[in-house]
Amino acid sequence: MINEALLTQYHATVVSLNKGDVLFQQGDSATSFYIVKTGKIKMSNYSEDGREFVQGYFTAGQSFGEPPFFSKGPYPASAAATEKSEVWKIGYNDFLQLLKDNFPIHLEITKTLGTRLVYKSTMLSELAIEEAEHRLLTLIRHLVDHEHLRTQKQVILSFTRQQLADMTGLRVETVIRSIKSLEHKRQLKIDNDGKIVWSQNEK
Amino acid sequence: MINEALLTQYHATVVSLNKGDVLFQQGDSATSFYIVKTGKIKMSNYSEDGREFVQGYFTAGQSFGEPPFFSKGPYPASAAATEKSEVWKIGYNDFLQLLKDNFPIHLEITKTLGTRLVYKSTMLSELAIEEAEHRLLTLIRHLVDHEHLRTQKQVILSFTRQQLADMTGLRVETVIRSIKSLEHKRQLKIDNDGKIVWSQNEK
DNA sequence: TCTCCGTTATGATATACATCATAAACTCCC
DNA sequence: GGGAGTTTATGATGTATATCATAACGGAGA
Repeated sequence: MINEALLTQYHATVVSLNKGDVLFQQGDSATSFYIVKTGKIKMSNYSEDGREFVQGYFTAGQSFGEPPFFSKGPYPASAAATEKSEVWKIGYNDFLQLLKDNFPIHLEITKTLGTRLVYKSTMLSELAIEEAEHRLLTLIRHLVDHEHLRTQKQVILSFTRQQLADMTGLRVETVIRSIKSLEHKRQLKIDNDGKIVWSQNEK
Repeated sequence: MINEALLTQYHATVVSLNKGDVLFQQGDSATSFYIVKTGKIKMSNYSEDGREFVQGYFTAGQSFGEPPFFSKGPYPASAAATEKSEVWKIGYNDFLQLLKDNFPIHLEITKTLGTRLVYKSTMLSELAIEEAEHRLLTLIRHLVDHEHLRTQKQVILSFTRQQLADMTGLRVETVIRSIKSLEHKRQLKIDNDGKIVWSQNEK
């Protein structure tokens, strides 16, 4: 995460968003780079008949929208706030200068892109050749490792079945049925509130 | 593309591969960074029952295997030569030093990762929410823009239907039928040799 | 020249998941 | 504190694509 003094020094500004506000739309030309200051941003695609696919959720400290920013193309997905949020916004030339002046930050960005590329490649192959339950297990493993502080050896997932559906290209009924089936097979647990519980030993 | 003198200066070595040779396997820890010198490398995933998903093909000048190299994890896919090839191989610390000393190259790498991330995001959303014909059109548009020298306004695709299937998670029969259907709808053409022809005006 | 294998092709059948319908429990908020 | 929307749930039915079978054609190698 880049410190705020540095962001200000390179002319970054803060954009405030209310729940539901759209920051940019798929197809808009990517002229800015964003970092979440507070709140939560959802990046997603929509098919012509309204189906949604969620590329990811971004919270405090995470950057998003970089890929087309660097490659100077249009955004491949839309971004909207899922709750009241603030995001840092910084322009292309300013950001390039920042990177040029700060190798460690540039490297940090490069690593972030690398990590994200690994995730996309993994999910892409899952969607292409694996079936529902396998896809869900892979996604859940990723969420546990990257989105949750993995403090104890039991992690209670904060994602709803609908959100898992939106991130795997499945329908919510299929996720519900698959999660049940995985519980029967003892691949995961479901607690009293219906929340999905992941244990360390589940590989 | 990074010039060869520089690669040598930072202790890069050349690895020779015959057709079919495997450079690394999915799950191997990513300790090196690669750039194709000659030939062609295929990166792909395999499901337990042997289905293949092709993440991409890489030819002279293109780098591959960077994502987990930067994020210090295992390769998310396997790499093999599809023809006699040579690749540059460079270690982690050497490459980091190279990047530190050469901002333009570091920026180049960052841009490459960005471009690739846009492609992965696009295909991911296609596999998640679009049907076969739409997926194929999106893939073909990408291949025409990125893999082919787009000299004239007619581009003859050099990919077979099997290769398109492997890159979209479809079966070859489905690709054959979908391509025919797209031809009927005048979204693309098929020449006398069965090759797929893309015209500039097809948006 | 013959054989083998990859490629394109097409029809018949199977299936995983989507879709549609309905409902109960829970949470939000006006 | 009561209606509205979200979440989990389950059964019945539909469908896009996979799977299986078969075949013609062309190119590569022996």
